[in-house]
Amino acid sequence: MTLMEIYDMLFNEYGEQHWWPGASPFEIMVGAILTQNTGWRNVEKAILNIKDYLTPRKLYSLPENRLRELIRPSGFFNVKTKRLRSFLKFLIDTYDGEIKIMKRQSLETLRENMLKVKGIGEETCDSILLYALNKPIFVVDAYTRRIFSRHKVFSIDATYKEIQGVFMSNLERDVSLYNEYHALIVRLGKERCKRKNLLCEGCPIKNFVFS
DNA sequence: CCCCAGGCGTCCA
DNA sequence: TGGACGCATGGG
Repeated sequence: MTLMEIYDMLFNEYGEQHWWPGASPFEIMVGAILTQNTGWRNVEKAILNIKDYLTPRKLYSLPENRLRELIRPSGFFNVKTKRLRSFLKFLIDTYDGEIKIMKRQSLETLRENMLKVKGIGEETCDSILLYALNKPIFVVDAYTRRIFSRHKVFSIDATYKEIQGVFMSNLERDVSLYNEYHALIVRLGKERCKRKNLLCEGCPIKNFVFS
């Protein structure tokens, strides 16, 4: 069983996921920070609250306390206010707040730069690269680790880079494929793996053994 | 009442 | 350098 065959199976089961949900590149970046360990439902409420300020400068111009109240529904609002503002400052200082300028940089340079920003870890960074900037990098999240370690593709305590390497060295370097695959994994996780320490029930890949 | 969510930085061994 | 812990709202 190859990772591509798993993909085909998931796609046949669930179809197109249309990620990232209806959004401009900048909104995707904001959403990537707000969704850290948080349900997307809560993030949507926060994004709705800031819909009139969805440019780096407008959002950064909001007083910190005001921003904090607007993103409150997304949880962890104190840390997320700091993280959001540090990222906005980075966008403004480095790219003059222009996503177009940002997109000119290579994947490697962008990744290196973004990971220096407080509040941008590997998953958030890669989500921004893939979904906002359309760069070919595979996003690894808790579902990816949980589901595929259960199927012995890698150990539960493999590092982020190791897991990412498994996917990227076994799949074509394709933005659309990476986009859809990660979205399908999240869909599978939400649908079938409700509890952290239980095996998925009805998981469509449970009967397969990886080579 | 419980558990969980599309993580991250800090702290401490 | 790696594992525990705090962060917080909202849904099931």
